[in-house]
Amino acid sequence: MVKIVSYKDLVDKLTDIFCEYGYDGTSLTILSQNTGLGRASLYYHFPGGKEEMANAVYEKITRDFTKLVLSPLATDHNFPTKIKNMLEGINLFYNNGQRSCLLDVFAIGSTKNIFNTQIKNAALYWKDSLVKIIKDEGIDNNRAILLSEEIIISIEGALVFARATGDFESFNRALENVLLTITKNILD
Amino acid sequence: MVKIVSYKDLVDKLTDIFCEYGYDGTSLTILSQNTGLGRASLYYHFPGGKEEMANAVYEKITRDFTKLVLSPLATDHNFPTKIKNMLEGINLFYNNGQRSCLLDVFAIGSTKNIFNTQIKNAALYWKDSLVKIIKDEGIDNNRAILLSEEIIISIEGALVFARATGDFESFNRALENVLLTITKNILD
DNA sequence: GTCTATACGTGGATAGAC
DNA sequence: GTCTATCCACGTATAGAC
Repeated sequence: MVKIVSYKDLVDKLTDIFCEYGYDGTSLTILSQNTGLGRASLYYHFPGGKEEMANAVYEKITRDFTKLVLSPLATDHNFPTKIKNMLEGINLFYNNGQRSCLLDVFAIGSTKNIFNTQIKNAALYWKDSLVKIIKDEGIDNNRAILLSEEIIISIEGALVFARATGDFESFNRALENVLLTITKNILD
Repeated sequence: MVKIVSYKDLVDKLTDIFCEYGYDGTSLTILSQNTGLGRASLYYHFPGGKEEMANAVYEKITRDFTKLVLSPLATDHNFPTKIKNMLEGINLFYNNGQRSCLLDVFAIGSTKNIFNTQIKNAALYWKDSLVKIIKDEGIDNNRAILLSEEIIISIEGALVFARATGDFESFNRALENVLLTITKNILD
């Protein structure tokens, strides 16, 4: 286990814990045991308790997603490079498909109503970013929307499938398939 | 609210509750309030408590999935009919994409280690069923595997996307898109 | 078959010493 | 900044009356 020596390490560890147990399934006992900090120490860092910890984790995830997945789409590179960089970002963000619970954790249970608006906005922003750059390639609006949805759906579905089956190779296959779909539909 | 007058009604109601709150987020108080039965009455029907209730729900879901999604693939109908019936079953099972948490509930938190083998087997069985009937259409093994994965991934991804965005129309679009993909790749 | 009452553990959270 | 000790609310589960 990586020893926790900074606030960043702590949030990283919290992310793993919430990811494994879910928000409601994560107790302060679990948090304490897995971080190596006593309950009171956790409250020193997060006076708001469990909810504040979840918030810190959510914000970290959002920053990572923006940096790794969204920002490549907003660069001045050419279209194929943007897509390639986004897919590499996806692979990093989801750790080759092995870290698929990042959103599920906050989309289910007590946290559902707290985060669903933010999750919705993130998903729609991702979609709009794709629509925009696909239209720039000369594709009409309706087809751009369908293609953008197809890309996101394939990625999210691949995560679900990989986790369900334990076959994480399928995640890489699916990402390659996404690239192929884009190539066939846009660059040809 | 539908009044509970039978064991089946009770399991249906439990399904809704677990779906809304997640397994760990569902307390006996919530179960009691939402079913209209006292705690002790719930224990009368399910001596094993919450875990036994979750088991009953899981078994119900498995039966429904088998009946609606898997069994159409094992009929003597022609290929397009099998696929069409499966997609209709998907629509019923997931209530037009609005009931997307059925598996997530058991794939996260305390129930994860209890059900993950069964979820895995169900996913692989679904995939194998698709591979089989696609190969019967004259597609070679590798392409049949890729196509089968693509079909399942698109469906599961569409559920995630529809829930995240709240745009349930996208689920129907995605199902139509699946049908289109199959048509283009197999029937042409 | 459903209820009220109750037992007992674990949950989240805080006070105060070091 | 971390700990021990402690609080109270809520969790699951059961006993026994109706």
